[in-house]
Amino acid sequence: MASHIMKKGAQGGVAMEERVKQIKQQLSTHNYKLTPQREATVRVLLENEEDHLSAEDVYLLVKEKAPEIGLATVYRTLELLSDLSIIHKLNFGDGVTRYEFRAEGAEHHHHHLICLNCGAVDEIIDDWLGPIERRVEKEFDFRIIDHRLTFHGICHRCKDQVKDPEKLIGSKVT
Amino acid sequence: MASHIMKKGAQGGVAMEERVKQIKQQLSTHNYKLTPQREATVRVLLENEEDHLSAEDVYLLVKEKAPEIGLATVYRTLELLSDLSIIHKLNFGDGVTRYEFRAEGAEHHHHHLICLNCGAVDEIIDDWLGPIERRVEKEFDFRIIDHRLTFHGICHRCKDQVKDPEKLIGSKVT
DNA sequence: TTATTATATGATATTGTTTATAAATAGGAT
DNA sequence: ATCCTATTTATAAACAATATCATATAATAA
Ligand SMILES: [Zn+2]
Ligand SMILES: [Zn+2]
Ligand SMILES: [Zn+2]
Ligand SMILES: [Zn+2]
Repeated sequence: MASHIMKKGAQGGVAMEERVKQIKQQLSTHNYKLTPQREATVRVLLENEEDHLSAEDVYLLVKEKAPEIGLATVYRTLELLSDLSIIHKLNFGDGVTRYEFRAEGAEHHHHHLICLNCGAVDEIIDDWLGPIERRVEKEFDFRIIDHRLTFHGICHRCKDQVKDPEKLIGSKVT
Repeated sequence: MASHIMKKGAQGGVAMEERVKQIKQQLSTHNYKLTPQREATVRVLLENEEDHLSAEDVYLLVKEKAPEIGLATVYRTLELLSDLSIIHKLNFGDGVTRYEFRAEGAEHHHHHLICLNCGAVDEIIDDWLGPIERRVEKEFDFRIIDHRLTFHGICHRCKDQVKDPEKLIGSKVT
């Protein structure tokens, strides 16, 4: 990493090219090609890695690079990348599926902090569930492959402007 | 509890009536009435407490008691109960919102174990996240109101018939 | 009581997201 | 060139969920 200040998704051209090449390899391994449309989609995802984009978001961004692309192709590409676990699908309860890259080498998904006041989605990169997972595997005889952990509450930016946090708990899908 | 063998949702009439009355009170507190349609819906939810029913599931079950009820009313009732945190909405990645009662007095939601092979949803009633929550609140200055924790893997019933668990990880929405 | 208002319901239409279909296109292999 | 398969585009369809609106029910006032 060139600098600790550098934003996650704003990496320079070299790292970008390397990651595109890596994804091309992953597709190739499963007999899929990195078509121009797929590459444009992948680049949009890489360039906005810190966000959690919906298919529509991706579609609009890809159209800037490749105006002729169809929405269905974006959906298919996201599904393909998802099948290969290059990205994964997330649901934050707002009615649309969102997508994010799987950190390279990460066995498990990271955790999310969702602010019920402003809607911000912050992340916990470290996996803190180790002890709990071992307990689950033992007590429930359940072989864990992945997990999702989300905390709903008030983020540090909103804490002063929220008087009654409990009132925010509502009918969100989670 | 009358017996440790008794199924959670199959409680006798007394407990049922008590819980209906309690929900009536909760609605009343917020100036809502327990109409016949709402009561029929609540009873279906109570009678199937161990399941995670979709709106359509609830609709079909309620129609057996109250054939004249409309789907929209079921949706409206589920939304209302959800707003009051009497039930909450869940998303298990199968495209439909599911609903379950909040255990009386439970501050937090319980955890789910989802089998990637058979789709079974088992539950961890205890809340094991206490230490992690304190760490999140401290390190991220995040006021936690609720959480969702789901483990995806292979349940004890399927463990013998699944050869390569990692292959099951796919493109589910979570 | 009757009139008036607010709330709730049922039937249906509409929305919005996602998937399925069919025809067109692009590369490779023969 | 022809064939073959994968991919794409545009469009239609599926689906859950919500909005609309006329009707019905319940609470309130006169
Ligand atoms: Zn916030
Ligand atoms: Zn994330
Ligand atoms: Zn199973
Ligand atoms: Zn549950």
